[in-house]
Amino acid sequence: MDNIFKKYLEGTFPKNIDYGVFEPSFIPHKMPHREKEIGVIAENLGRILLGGRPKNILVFGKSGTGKTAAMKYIGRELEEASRERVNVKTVFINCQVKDNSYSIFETLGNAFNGERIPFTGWSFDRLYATTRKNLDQWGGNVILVLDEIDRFVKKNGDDFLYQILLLDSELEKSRITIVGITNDLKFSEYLDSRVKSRLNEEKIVFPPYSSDQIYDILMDRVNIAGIGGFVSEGALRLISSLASQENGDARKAIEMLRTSIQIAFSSGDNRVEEAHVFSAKTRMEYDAVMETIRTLPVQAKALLLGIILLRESGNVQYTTGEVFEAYRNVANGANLPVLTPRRISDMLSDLDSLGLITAHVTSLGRYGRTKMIEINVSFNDAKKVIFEDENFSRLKNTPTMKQLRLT
DNA sequence: TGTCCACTGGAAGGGAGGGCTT
DNA sequence: AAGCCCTCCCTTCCAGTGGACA
Repeated sequence: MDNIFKKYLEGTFPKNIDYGVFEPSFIPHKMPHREKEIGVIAENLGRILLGGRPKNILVFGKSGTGKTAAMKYIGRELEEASRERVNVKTVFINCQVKDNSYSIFETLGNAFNGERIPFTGWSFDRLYATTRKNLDQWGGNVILVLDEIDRFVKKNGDDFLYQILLLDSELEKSRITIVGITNDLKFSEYLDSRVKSRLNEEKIVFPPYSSDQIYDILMDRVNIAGIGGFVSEGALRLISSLASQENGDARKAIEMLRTSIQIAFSSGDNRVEEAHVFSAKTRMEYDAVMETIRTLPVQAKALLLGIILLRESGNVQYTTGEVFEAYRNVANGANLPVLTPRRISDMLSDLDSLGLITAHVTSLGRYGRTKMIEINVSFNDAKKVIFEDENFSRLKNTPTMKQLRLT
């Protein structure tokens, strides 16, 4: 019998590709088609080297337009250029990960030597004072990059921005320049005027990449990885055009390229062709959805399972009331506490924003106002993932709504 | 034209769980 | 050990609402 790994060893495809080149964390030594934007930001931040004070910046652009990568690139270059002249440090905070003001101050304060701040437990006054002390002990220019700042502000308001501006004004030996990154062009509308004027000192927009520009970026990465001869032009063009249809998202394009290479490699083929790209696209979409379901809280899984069972038993669309009943049956069947309709209503909105369901508010006139709910994922695949969760093991053999009602 | 349904979604607050301080 | 602070998940309460129907 053939060795199951034989196919990986056949063919002339390079075996030791550096996949790191295709990771979002990889920052190249030049960023094609972003020279202008980088130039504007660098000119502003470059004032630090001349002893001046840069303006706070807001960077706008859809996802995958290179905002974050550009800021990492600029931060790296600036820290390098300032070495042995002035203290410069870039602190990156993804506001979707650090989604409360405590953890933003904690991250900022802990980026410098000094008293270590625990990730929870301190009063705000102490948190603020320690952050301030740590920054002043260090003494220098902090570039505070707040990635996805719009999500944070929409969730928590802009008080924390005011607090950071206040902190900056109270620092004696350090300074903070805020760089806010957002993909919402209307972001400034959410800001209070006292914050808006100080944050909005400079505005830079990163436009989406065109298909040709994405092609150049991909070509660049392929060359850095040293596999230029193993990726067909057709494959690169296809990825570029798919990505440009999706808001010119270069990050997705690079990820698709990496997946295509992996697929070509594991099939024992010698070149990445269009067919590999199509497989990569399908696999990526599927993986993303299933991973979303897998990481859902138990109650949300119960809710989703209820919707799936309803859908399997008949109509395409269901009202909140019907979905709640289905959920109640699932929760009872799985021995889970049954949450209130109010909570379920919020959870439906969450599933909607994750793209797993579509829920839109409709009025049925005399019969009330409700959300019409429709499922967007493959029932069988979703069920398989939900049943991986042992909370639902009891339900594995009661697959229909009808059977569930009997339990 | 007014009523009324079945909700929606905001606000407030309780309790658990994590951690720190005294 | 007791007390405090913070976030997260959830409940309770309730005013608001689009449109079919009488």
